[in-house]
Amino acid sequence: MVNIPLLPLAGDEGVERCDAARNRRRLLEAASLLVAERGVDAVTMDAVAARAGVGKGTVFRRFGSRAGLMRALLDHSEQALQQQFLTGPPPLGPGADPVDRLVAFGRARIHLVEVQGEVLRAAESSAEARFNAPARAVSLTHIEILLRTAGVDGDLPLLAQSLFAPLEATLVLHQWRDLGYSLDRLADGWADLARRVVAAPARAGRTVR
Amino acid sequence: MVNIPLLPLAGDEGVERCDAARNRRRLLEAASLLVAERGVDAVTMDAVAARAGVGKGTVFRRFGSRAGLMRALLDHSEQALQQQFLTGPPPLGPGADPVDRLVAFGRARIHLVEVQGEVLRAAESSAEARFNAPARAVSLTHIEILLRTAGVDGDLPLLAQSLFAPLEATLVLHQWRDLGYSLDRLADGWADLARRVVAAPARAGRTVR
DNA sequence: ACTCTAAACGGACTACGGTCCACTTATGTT
DNA sequence: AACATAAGTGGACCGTAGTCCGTTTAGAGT
Repeated sequence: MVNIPLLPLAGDEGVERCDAARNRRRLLEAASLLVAERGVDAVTMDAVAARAGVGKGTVFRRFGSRAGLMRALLDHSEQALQQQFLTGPPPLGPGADPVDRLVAFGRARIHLVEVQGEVLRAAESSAEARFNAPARAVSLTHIEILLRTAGVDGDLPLLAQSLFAPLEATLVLHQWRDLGYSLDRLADGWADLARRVVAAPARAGRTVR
Repeated sequence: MVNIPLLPLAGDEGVERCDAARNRRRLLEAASLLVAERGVDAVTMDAVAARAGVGKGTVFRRFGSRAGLMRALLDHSEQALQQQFLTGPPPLGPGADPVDRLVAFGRARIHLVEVQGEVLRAAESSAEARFNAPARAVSLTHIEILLRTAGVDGDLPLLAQSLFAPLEATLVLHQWRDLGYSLDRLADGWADLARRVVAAPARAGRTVR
């Protein structure tokens, strides 16, 4: 008896065939070994494919693009961070003052570049990959909620984006490596910015044309 | 009588040979025609070279990279904007209240994407080109000075960078095109951010570790 | 076991950015 | 006019991201 197996079954997330899953694991392992051994630049799609013993087409089928592969490589630490600020202990997690949580969030993100810098940068190349990353959406919502909880009013979604912009890995990396700003300085600076935003009253309304 | 022609003569800016200058003009014209006719994506280095009737090597010699070529393409409007906020009439130029100037600056930059969007984005690809653009340095200094004039204290260079980050063309383009935020909304949002920063007292010092 | 089909695969192929270097030319000197 | 030389030139060449499509295979139905 057939139970209409062809229906889309919305949100069904399509289970991956087991050979596909196996190849995904192989590819991620290959990529992460390559990063460890020879740096991010050595992670070419050909190299990863060869190392994993699959064809290049497979790499693209699984990850869509180089940036997608990098994002997958980050997935673990991204999820860990999300866990921390969604359900972990204060000051990152629930329970602490929202402003403290905000500050801790910024600090955590900035310090991520110390260990994941190059991969983060590679994951951000291409506007496509950069703005569609699920991690981005989660972070934006998180910031927005913290702002609201802290009693900030105004155009919160946009404010969240503006606060998130200085945390972009490529920028942080530039400030740290090229400009010589320490990560602590960056974190303090962002904390200052966040506190200013929270402290000041909203200024809604049009500006002079 | 030889007057030591081989000395570096620091800051001498090396005059361009006239055939070189001619080719630069040809290349820029070719590039700008290509943008007009077939969009930014059609501006490949090969296409520009062919259209200008020069070799590809010449394009790279003149502009260094695709991003460099795009930057050169923007040069005119960038300089115009700089003129406006450095020496033009208020509220952009000197004379107005620093906060008003700041707001006007943000608004002007955001509205730049309406006409130059794609080219701006292309000019920002590659961290190298993005952070070394002279236009960036000028803007950062401008913001920093306005903040100082407005009596803001704190880590001003860093604060300037943080305020500049949300103005990045790629981000603005995303918010406008993909997210559907109007440019006016973006400008108002940025103005709000800037005013909050100015209004709030500095919060120097370390945050909790 | 056999069949069927959607999914997965792989690697040749394309297009583009960027490099390299042997060759040409503008320009100032004698 | 002849020369010297730094600057400029062009296009073959390379590596890489991403596409395409003919072939293979997992796994569900019978």
